[in-house]
Amino acid sequence: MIKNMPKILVVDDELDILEIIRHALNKEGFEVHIAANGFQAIEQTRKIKPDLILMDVMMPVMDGMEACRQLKEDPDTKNIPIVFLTARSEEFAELAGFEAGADDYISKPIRPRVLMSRLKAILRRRNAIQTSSHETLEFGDLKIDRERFVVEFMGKSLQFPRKEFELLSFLASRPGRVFSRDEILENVWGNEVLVVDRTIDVHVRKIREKLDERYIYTVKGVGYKFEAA
Amino acid sequence: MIKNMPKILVVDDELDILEIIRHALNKEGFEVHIAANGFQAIEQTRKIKPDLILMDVMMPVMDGMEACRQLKEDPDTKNIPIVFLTARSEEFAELAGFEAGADDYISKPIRPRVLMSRLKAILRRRNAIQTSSHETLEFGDLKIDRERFVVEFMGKSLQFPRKEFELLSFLASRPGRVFSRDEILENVWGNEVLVVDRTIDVHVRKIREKLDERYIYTVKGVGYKFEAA
DNA sequence: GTTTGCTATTAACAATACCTTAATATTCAC
DNA sequence: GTGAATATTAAGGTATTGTTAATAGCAAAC
Repeated sequence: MIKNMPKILVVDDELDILEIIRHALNKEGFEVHIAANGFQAIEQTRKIKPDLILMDVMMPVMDGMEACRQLKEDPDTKNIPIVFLTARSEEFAELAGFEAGADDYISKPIRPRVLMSRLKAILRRRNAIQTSSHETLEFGDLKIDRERFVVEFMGKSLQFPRKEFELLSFLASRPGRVFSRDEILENVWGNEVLVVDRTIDVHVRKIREKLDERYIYTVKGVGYKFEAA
Repeated sequence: MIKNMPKILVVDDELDILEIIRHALNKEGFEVHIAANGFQAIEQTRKIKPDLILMDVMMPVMDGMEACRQLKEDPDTKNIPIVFLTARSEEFAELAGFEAGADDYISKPIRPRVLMSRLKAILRRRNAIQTSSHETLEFGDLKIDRERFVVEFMGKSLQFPRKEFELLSFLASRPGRVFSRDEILENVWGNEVLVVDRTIDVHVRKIREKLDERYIYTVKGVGYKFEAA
């Protein structure tokens, strides 16, 4: 493989599940390492410094929760995101997992697409965290404060409804870049959306109204884009 | 003109289920094709090149798992997403499907709304992931910005209609190379669109008008080419 | 618990930019 | 010159987007 693909450590005591996940992740181009319990997981983590750990909660020798706690205590490993695999509706496990410092959890049975998109989302977020998606965007007389969820336009402070804010914020995060409605749905509404894509148009209309018909432009047949000029 | 709706191949040995799904998908505007077993599924896939395959796991002659494996081995079909239909809590089937390269699964009984949202999510992802050739092309005083869908010519920023932009962008992606009208139709319009090839001439005319009669040249009896000089 | 107000979504219709075609003119190669 | 290929123009139909209004959901306030 040419590129430095993300290293993922998969931890599970069931060998067949381990193999299946390993195989699937491999196919997506990840560099996969494995461990069979929490103890091994910690050992491996110290050794190979994975970019992400995907770990079953229930395991012999040392369960995922405990392993997670220990990894989050060590300054060398505390920043490695940990995703838990939990049996269906182990709600308690999920809550306790967050307590222990988990970054996300995925409930079994595992759905390939969901697994991939979660992992990629977390890795992406980590890479982007330096540029901090909470930063304030400024374009002349428009200021999008993603921390306070406030838009300032021509000196006035405007309170945008959530969806409008997220849509504007998303488009403005890549000024000029045209996004198709599909891309917008993916990024603003999230996976498995239950909305018709014309919904976007209505939100766009409302944003335009507030921003004086500026900033958001239609590229017919393609999508929308944000342009400051 | 009929819009190019996504083609979906539905594979199930139970005819009534097949019919129900077919009907539901049709209503959403999908172009639906059917097959009754894994063997037919592979045949059909090669023939019609569906955008997505929705397949039962349990079937006579050749089950879904095996069909999936074979389709994922063929370079021509390996990128077609496959969604499995599984009986409730066939956890093993789900895992095995994962390994066979399935993209998602849906457990019976089927809920139309869930089915739709899953299928659309997968198709959407495919549309969005097409980051193909978003790079900007530059030739002296002409700049084709495929990210912004904007053409800059002699300092001015021009907003091209979609077809014109795609045509220019296509020709400019291989400067100097002459493309026949058939090749152009194939690449810009897509392989199953029925438009008279004189249509290209009209678009060429409009592009030439905007670009001062430069850049696009006729090679009589052959086709068109883009040339920067 | 009910009311109130705001938000998100959808549907229906209107407006328009775009694509395509057909008809006619022009060019080019022989 | 002649015929085939291409250029040009205008007009129609269509797809895409704009816009409004109605509905449903939800949370805060009473």
